[in-house]
Parts: sequence; structure tokens; C-alpha cells
Amino acid sequence: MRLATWNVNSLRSRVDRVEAFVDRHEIDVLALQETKGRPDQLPLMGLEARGYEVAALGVNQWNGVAICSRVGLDDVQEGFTGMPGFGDPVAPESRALGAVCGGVRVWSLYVPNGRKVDDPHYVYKLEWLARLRQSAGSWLGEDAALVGDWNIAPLDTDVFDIKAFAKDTHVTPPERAAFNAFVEDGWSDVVRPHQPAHDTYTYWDYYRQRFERNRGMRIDFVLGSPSLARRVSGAFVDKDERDPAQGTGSPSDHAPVVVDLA
DNA sequence: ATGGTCGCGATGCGA
Repeated sequence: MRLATWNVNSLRSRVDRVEAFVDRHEIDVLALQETKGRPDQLPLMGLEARGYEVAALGVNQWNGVAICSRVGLDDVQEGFTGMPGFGDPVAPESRALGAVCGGVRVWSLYVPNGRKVDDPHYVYKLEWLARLRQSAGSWLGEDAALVGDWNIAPLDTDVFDIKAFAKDTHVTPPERAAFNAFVEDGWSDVVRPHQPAHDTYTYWDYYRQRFERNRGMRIDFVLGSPSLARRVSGAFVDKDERDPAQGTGSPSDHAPVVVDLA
């Protein structure tokens, strides 16, 4: 079974790339983030014609997650217990979507960005992660994957220049502690062992030709439960999907992450 | 320290 996660930065503007991606790699389960549209706005016909069932959430301009599966889509869950809101009473639900696909519990996660370290959204991010961790504990015993855009770079080498991030979110000790708490619970990054240490990025900002200069960040992860991690036979980041010179139309600022399960 | 580029949806805002 082949599982992928991708912050697609608008499914409507990228559906051709998404369809070509699932065809090229024969993806069984695709978790999407930043779909940027209500489910009724999303162009899903092409995916459904390929045999995918789709569950989607999304209520405003940037939040929005989906799961596309051609190996079953059961027990769909919108959000998790205690998932905190941030003012907007409807936005929180669009950040997490769970389903059981081919026997694997998959969560498509769009962790709050946090904006600035002195911003209330930063506190919200940490609270959101703490609540997710509480719920995730009950999935550790099954084949489960917490996938998506975590908006955290756990290691200094996961950003192109750690000195440039001195005052920024994504690398602060509390965010890294929140990420590492999942690891300490038993969730593991199942992709990193399959990558060279110097080539781990999943995101390159649109500004200043960051992709062309390989000034990126590693913020998209597939965290597997112990039993799922034992099934992983391979993994890779499809950087071609971030390359403006490849494919049609403009790319997302994130590359998809692909994991193979035995 | 600033600004650079996207997507959305009609203007600035969030990433």
C-alpha cells in the first residue's frame, strides 16, 4: 500500500498536478492539506473517476484537508477530541481529518502555523498539538499514521539556515518539544531513515527562488505507530512536484511525501 | 531589517 501526504496549496489550482501525481506513483491513499475550498468547490471528479473515495473538510481560504483513498474510506472523523478553536467557531474542524483506509488509520493534519512567537496563534498551535497528542495515544496500538504539514522543523538541519530562524516559529524549543513528545510516545518519523541527511526538505518558500537555491525546510511528516512503522519498506519526497520547470502550471510550495507499506 | 511570491477573491491577508 502506498500512502502520500501533500500540502497542495489549493486543490482547485492544482488538480491537474494531483491527478498526474497519483497516476505517476500509483498512490493508494493521499492526504491533502491547504485544499483552500469548501468540499463542494473541490474538483474531485477526476479523482473519483480514478476510483478514489474522497472525504474533505474546509471552510475558509487556507485551512482545509482531505483524504483520497482507493483502498476504502471508513470511520471518517472530523477533528479530534478537545480540538481547540481560535475565535472562529468553524475553522478548527478543517485542520484534521481521520479515516481508516485499507486497515490503516490515517490522519490528514494541518497543524496551525503559529505566525509569530508573540502571537496568540502560537499559543493556539501548542495547545492544538497537546490535544492532538492526547487523542493520538489511543491510536498507538493500531496501524496508524499522523501525516501532513506539522509546521515544525525538529532539527537545525531541517532548515536551510538556522541562524536566519532565530526569531521565528517552527524551530522554537516549545514547538520542537511538542513534536518530540509524539516521538517519545512511540510515533516515529518513518521517512527520515530513507533519506540522505543532506536532502530532507519538503517545503521551499515561493520567495526569492528558494527552491532553485535549495533553501527549504522539513515540516511535512509521516509519523507512524509502532506497528505501522514496522511495515514501512520505503519512502521519498517527490521534489519534482515542487519544481516550476516540471509539470503544468505553478507548483505548490510543498512537495509530496510518499511512504510504502508492506 | 526588509522584501520577496503565491492563492483567494476582489482588498488585503495569510502562508
